[in-house]
Amino acid sequence: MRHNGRLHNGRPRRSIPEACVERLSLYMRELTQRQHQRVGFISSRRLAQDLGITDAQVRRDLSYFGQFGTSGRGYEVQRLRATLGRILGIQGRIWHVALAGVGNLGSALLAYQGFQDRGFVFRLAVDSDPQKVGHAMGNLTIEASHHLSALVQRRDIHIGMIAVPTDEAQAVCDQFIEGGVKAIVNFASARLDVPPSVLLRNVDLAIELEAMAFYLS
Amino acid sequence: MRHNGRLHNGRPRRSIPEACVERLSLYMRELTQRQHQRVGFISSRRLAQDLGITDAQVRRDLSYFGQFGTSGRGYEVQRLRATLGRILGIQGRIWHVALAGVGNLGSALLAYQGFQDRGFVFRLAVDSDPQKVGHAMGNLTIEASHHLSALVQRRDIHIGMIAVPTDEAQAVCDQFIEGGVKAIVNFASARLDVPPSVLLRNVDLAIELEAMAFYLS
DNA sequence: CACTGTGAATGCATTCACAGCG
DNA sequence: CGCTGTGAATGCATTCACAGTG
Repeated sequence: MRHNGRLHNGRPRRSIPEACVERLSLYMRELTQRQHQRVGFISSRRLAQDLGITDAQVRRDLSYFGQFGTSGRGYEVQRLRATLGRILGIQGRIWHVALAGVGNLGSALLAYQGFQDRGFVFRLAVDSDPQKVGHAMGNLTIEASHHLSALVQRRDIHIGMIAVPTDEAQAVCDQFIEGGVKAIVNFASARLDVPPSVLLRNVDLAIELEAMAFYLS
Repeated sequence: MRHNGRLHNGRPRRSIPEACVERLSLYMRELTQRQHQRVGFISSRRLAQDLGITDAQVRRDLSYFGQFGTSGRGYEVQRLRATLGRILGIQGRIWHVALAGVGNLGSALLAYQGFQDRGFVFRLAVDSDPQKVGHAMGNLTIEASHHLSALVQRRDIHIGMIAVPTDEAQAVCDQFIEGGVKAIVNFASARLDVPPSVLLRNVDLAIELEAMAFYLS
């Protein structure tokens, strides 16, 4: 990421593999599904099978955070799910998100239900196009990107998402940082400069496709 | 991804690190920019600095594919760019892409200029919503997803992109495979089953955010 | 018995460090 | 010189394999 798409300013935080953290989300999703099916316990083997990884991997991943399993039975679905939610920081926590750039991609991000479900709430959407300013998007009104940093600060934004054209990306990024965001997700295919205290994640669709083309040819 | 977002059915192809392949795209982008600036040669140090990685990494990555540098001078920008383009399979090659699901995200994908620039051309877009069928999107008309596999086959599609709701994803995936696609990029947060001969890449935005929340909290 | 949790072993990826070249 | 290309060393991540437990 990662893709590309991979974490940039990787804080150590007790030497937990980055890949493990990403899998935590997958475990969450699977456990949620199992919980709906009223499954009480699940073994590492079963969980692994559903996710297409090995059972040893599941046990190792979970062991980084403690001992949640019962010998001979597996993991208690409900309890493990709650625990992972807390570990991931999405349990009982609301993250304030700002979006810069309300084009097609930006609109898709605003509309994406998966974010709300996990406690990520858009509190600000800006666009440099005066045509778009004032339009409603969901429960938000698109605002001008003038004084972006002030808006970010006033709305107490934690995470900034950048979905603007490449050449505007760094400027938006700087404003986000000035406004005090702690993390940035960048969808523009620009290399962004951020201080080490700010988490940066790049998501680049073209890189996904190009990597694929390599393996295809 | 890879994010998750990571390659799934990783063919070996001479043991080149997957991470290296993803960086190839970054090198390409940087070289293209340098070429426009009329830069003749560039050193691994310079290239690395621009991309935020080490110079040893750059040299190692390139060395997997051959020896392109000149001692004391660095790499010839134009030649290296052409070579990498060939290696990535995007030089003089057109990839046919189909999109399933023309919601916000699907529309963003269709509109994304970066794909066209790199030789990825949408030749088919389908949606299960009859309201949308018949509407024009760029130079494409949205079609019904009935007989998707036949459409895929007839249009000689290489790569399928899935941007439909989670519960429709596997069905679309099966149709793509039946139609003969060689690779699938999945934007739905569903675990897809594919035969080992088909390349699968998952891009999951929620995972990106959740990983970030972990490091934030 | 069916499972977990984890040292030890393996397998990747990155970085070091330097010989060798233009 | 300044720079590449690459063995050797290090550092991560995954898997093996099994002692230990309810």
